[in-house]
Amino acid sequence: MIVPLGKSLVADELPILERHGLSMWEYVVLNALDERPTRTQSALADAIGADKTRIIPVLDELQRRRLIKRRPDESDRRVRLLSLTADGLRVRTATQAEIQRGEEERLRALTPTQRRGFLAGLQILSAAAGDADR
Amino acid sequence: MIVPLGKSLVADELPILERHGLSMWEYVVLNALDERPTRTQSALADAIGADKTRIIPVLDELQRRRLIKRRPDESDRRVRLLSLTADGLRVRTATQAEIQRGEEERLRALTPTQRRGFLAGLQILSAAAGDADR
DNA sequence: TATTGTTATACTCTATAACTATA
DNA sequence: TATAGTTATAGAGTATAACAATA
Repeated sequence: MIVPLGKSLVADELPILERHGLSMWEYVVLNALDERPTRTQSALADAIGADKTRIIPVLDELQRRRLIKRRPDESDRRVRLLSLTADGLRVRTATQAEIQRGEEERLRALTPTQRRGFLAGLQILSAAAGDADR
Repeated sequence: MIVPLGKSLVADELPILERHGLSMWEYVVLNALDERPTRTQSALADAIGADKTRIIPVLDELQRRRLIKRRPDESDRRVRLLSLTADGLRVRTATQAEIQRGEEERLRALTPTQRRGFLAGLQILSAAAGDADR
């Protein structure tokens, strides 16, 4: 049940992302960079469950559009320091707000108790899954 | 959160499926055929959210291994009637039991209330998503 | 020697279009 | 003409291997 539900949620998000000019991976990267500062591209890839080779074109594009900054670390010139720009934060916030409105819409089908249980359960299972995958 | 959780669950299931000699699509087909008899391959593909072209090699393989029966409908010889064999039902039941044990394991991280809410919410949202995708 | 980032390549999965046989 | 099933092909997404720069 979970996988098809995920697909359905993604299908809802795609038009929203497109309106904001973002691909799914670009949106995931903006979210990850906003939540916790990430020092290396490998760590970022790990954090979002992507391959390090796969996010490179994503970072290239985000940098080109000035949504992220990516500069070499002076103390270890192999690593690139990644951070959101003001524009990047703005786009991320606007996009996330719109997506959350859609999610609220879906959650209206649940009673308050179901809703609380569902969200709590989801967070716990999600965190446990993240731990297990390391 | 849902998509990565789904990936993690699938990652758990794959070794189980492999032990029973099933691919993910083969398992999904066996489950669908067990739950409701399906008259046409197109309807089956729709029911499991797959393309009708994609399940053909799956059906070929399941038929070759005598896990399903697939015979032409005499009243409309364009359609193939699909059904589970006794072997197919056996494999499906054994595999599902093992997968559900793994899921029980995960759900142990939840309190009884969270668990009830999570499962109820999941069913409701999943059904709503299935309806919306038609 | 090990690690970060990168590029090129191969592989898998999925979607599209075209064909056949029946209706 | 329309539909069920099939085949072949192209495309997207993903993973693997090899490389340059730096430690």
